[in-house]
Amino acid sequence: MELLKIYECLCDRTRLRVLNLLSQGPLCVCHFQEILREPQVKISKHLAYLRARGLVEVERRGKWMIYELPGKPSRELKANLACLQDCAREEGIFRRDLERLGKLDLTCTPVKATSGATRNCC
Amino acid sequence: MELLKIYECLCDRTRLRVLNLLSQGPLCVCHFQEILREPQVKISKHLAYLRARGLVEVERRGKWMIYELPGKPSRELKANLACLQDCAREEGIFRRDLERLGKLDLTCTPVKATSGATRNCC
DNA sequence: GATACATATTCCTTTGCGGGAATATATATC
DNA sequence: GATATATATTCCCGCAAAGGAATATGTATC
Repeated sequence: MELLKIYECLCDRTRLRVLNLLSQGPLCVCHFQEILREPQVKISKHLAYLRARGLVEVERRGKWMIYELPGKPSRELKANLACLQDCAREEGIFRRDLERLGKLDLTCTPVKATSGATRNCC
Repeated sequence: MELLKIYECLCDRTRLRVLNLLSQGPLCVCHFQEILREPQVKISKHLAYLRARGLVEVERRGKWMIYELPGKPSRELKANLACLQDCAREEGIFRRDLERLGKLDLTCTPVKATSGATRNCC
């Protein structure tokens, strides 16, 4: 993977937030919307951008699209994602995103759950 | 230093090449021109871009402007420059730049040299 | 098959950036 | 001070990308 392409993906705030969240595990679009508090079209387009360049992978689960980091990242990508994760810890916006993600996961019920769950995408 | 600003500086090929060269030490504009083989205006403008965002520092020496990486880089910048330097080793264009830099340094005579030097900027 | 939900895509506008030609500025040399 | 050299800046153009409204697509449910 070409180094420049990686940095082109990293030079937008929304995409940085997305990748920071994905460092914790897969996520669906609706959760990105909740955590980032950005309109659906914005999230979708940045995810498409990242996908077209191989920074994320997608898998459909029912109505939901689950995004995650590549299973076999290149050396350069792995290094840069690690660097991002490390640096993001020191910036408020990224920390807040991770906090919101943590709270969300507590109320997030898996697919096999019986009832009462507001979401069951991931 | 804001993380996004760093990545905005890294998302252009010319700037990546400049920063990769600077990881070896200070350089003047004319040397960038020779190594990168790009027009002067292009080099100057990217250096101005990097300077405005604190990624490089400048010092005038006679007719020449000597650019170098910040003396006291932030934690994020240091981490990302190290990552870049590491990854750049695996990409042809950056390796070739470093090779040209090495050859150049051999013929580059310091300021105190007596005569015959084609350059004495750095 | 009609409806609701989750997500993607299209169309449009605006903006910032990269590139180059020309010009300006600063310094050294004569 | 005239000239040459090194570098910066201005002006212009073209393009890609970001953002949003509206619409399309795919899936589950009834």
